[in-house]
Amino acid sequence: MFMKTKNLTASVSKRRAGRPRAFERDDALDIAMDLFWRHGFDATSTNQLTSAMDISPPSLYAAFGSKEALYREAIAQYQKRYGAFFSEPIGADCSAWDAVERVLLGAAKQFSNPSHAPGCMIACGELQSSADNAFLIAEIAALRQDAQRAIRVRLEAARKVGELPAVTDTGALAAFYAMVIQGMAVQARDGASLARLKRMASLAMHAWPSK
Amino acid sequence: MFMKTKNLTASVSKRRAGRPRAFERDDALDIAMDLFWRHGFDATSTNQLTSAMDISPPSLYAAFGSKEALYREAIAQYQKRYGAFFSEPIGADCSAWDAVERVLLGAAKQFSNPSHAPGCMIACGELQSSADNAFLIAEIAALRQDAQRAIRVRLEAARKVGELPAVTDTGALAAFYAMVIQGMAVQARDGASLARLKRMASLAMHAWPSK
DNA sequence: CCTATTGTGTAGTGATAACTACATAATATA
DNA sequence: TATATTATGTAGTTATCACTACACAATAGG
Repeated sequence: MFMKTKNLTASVSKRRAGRPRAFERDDALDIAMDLFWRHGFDATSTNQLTSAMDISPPSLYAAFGSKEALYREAIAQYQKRYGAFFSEPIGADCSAWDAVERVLLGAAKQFSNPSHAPGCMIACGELQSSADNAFLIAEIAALRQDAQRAIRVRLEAARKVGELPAVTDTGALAAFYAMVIQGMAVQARDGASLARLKRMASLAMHAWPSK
Repeated sequence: MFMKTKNLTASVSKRRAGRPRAFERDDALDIAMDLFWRHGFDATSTNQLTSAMDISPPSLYAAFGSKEALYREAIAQYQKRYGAFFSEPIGADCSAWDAVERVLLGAAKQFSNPSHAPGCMIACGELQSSADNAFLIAEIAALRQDAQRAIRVRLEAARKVGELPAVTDTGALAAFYAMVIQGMAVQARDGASLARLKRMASLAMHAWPSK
């Protein structure tokens, strides 16, 4: 007969054999995400991670495998928790102009939200890092490219239906708005206010091609 | 009687007593600048530095004092060698529009120039770093603020002489163009071409207030 | 109860971090 | 030549890095 237990993971998935984990994996991951977001991969030590997560090194390695694997999970957690400001509007059933404006205003709000680390974990992620982490650096750069590509796809669709002039270079325009998001992330990290970031978003919309 | 010697520093400054330095301080500094530019302060080890500079640790410490002091000198070297794309146009005797456009086009050229590291050492500098380097992080952020302030001063002067509408929020406009420079630096680091960056600069000029 | 399985806590591992002690080499000046 | 000064090369220092060996604790299923 199934019985409720104190097992922390019981509520999420079927209980496995063996001693149950003494901490919430997802909570620990949130803490790791916050540290990696603020300080990057290199500058976040396993000591800082285990201290902040309030677990011992063997627990960290048993649960996540390695520092690098933990970083990858933290990035995925970031996308899951904070990726909607981008993915939701860019795929929404609205005009491309509205979609891009919503992305930029969403970025302004999220990058300056004091309830979490400032800026964007991906936009500012691993821009300067050890050559040892070349693979990790390339992965984060690929995520930035993915976002830029998603903008381009949205713009290209808009161009095809006449929302944008037929001659529009959607690749260049997508790169411009990706650049704006990245610049806003740097500004947010330097303490730019919500109002300032919203104004930047508004000014960036002036680059939109006129028909 | 003064005689030419093999002393490397003799040509630059009056020879001091003691054994002469066996390497060109300025060349070594250029090498350190390149490493710090690419990988940041944390991810550049003294081992990498001494190897690349082809000197021993005691020589590095005798010449520069500490890794942190070397980083500061590398930043100063960067400003001296690569700061002109910004400081020259921003102080030039031309319209504010021309000044800002020249800064952005200069950034496009410099950030993508393959003869040195991509992007900007200051725009992308220490965005993610160890909490131990809080002082260093604040210094680089201050340099970004200095640049933004210089733009604002230039725009404010333009507003006063009627080059910009009297109602222009020059602080917000300066933040926008600083953001564009920072975003372009991220794009350059991710491999954006000169043509792409120039197009971004051109699109950013559309945010300029109409009279 | 037993066994298998999985997580935890203690206390480490070797590698590398930034940095330096010390003897010696090379110069300026007396 | 003698002394003071500065740089170099060898070979370290202590601290921290990412990570783990090992004994034991806590669970599932039989």
